[in-house]
Amino acid sequence: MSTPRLSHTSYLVLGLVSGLDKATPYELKQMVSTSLGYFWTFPHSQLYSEPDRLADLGLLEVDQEDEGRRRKQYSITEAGRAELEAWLRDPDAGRAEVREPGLLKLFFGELADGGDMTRLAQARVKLYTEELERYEAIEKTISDEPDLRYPYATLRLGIAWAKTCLAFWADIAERLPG
Amino acid sequence: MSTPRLSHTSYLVLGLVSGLDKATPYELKQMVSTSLGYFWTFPHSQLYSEPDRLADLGLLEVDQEDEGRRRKQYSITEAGRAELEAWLRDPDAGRAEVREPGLLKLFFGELADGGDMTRLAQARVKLYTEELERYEAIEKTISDEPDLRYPYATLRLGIAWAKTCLAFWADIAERLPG
DNA sequence: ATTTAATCGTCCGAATCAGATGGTCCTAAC
DNA sequence: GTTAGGACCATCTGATTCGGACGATTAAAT
Repeated sequence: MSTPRLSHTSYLVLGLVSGLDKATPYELKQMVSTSLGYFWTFPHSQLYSEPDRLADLGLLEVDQEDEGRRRKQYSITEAGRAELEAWLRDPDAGRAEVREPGLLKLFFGELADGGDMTRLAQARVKLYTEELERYEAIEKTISDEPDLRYPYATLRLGIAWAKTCLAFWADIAERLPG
Repeated sequence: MSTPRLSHTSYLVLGLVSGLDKATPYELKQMVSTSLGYFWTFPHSQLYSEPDRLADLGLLEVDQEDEGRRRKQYSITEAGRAELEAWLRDPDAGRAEVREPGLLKLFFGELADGGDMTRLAQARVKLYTEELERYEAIEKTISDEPDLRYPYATLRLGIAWAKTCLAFWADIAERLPG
């Protein structure tokens, strides 16, 4: 039984639904935007369409309100849980993609003039400083919830990443003219 | 004159062509795969189609061989250079996207069983160790080429990122059972 | 000459994306 | 107790991106 290739979004949805027991797409959206979504964005339209796809594949079950907003509640099926667990069990995972638009500019620094790259670096420092503050504020609220152990680990990498970038850009800003 | 929104790929192509003076899509592909491409992949089909789009917009010029492989050589136009420089001059740049498939699994660690996450972490440690070695090998070959100052900076962030991930996953591996 | 390997280019169906649009519900001001 | 505004929620669409199959050309090896 070869399921037609599931995407990262598929597993995200599967995992969230499984963790929440029952969830509407809107709730998924909320979940994502306050966790992983900080550095890995998922368009919300996907979070509405993907559950339906997974339901078609028999990995989720739908339960739709028949009045008003006609919300759809999704829950995971046996097959869905099996798929999710198989995925979690497999220690293989693709390579990371790191898309830092600022870095793309810096890569072409030779073609820029004057203090362009310095200003870029300064702007980035500001950006990452703020990002770091935001993350650290969140950290305070979840760091000792034992239930959130794994999401917390995720956040820690976010923080480490932000610190790395901050240091990198600060260094660039410092050693460049201007 | 509002150019119809250029993508990251557009600027990548613009920048590479500008830096190389003249380039074929194949050369762009080579360039990318030995630099930025290590952590920000661009499908090669884009590197073939994007130059044509940019040529349509008047930002590149094409010169096609009329025999054999009919290679297309692209070079940048005045308008192209202006567009590129305007982009470089603007210190604003979008937020970074960091897509670490391993992290997606870890996020759902609560749903996994036994040593799954430990094995994941170990696999990631291995992955990043190798990645780091590769980067550091490259570093040796370019670190004192003054022309490659900016690409080298890019590589340094790649290295820093790999080290951060390595430390993160090593820590996870260590504090987990198994 | 022939095979093999490396180089190079195009194409297409599928997945992804941003964002416009529109409906439903709650609340609190009147 | 109506109504206006804002928050909540859902769907759709056209454009872009994506991976990768496929095929052609050239260079190297036998």
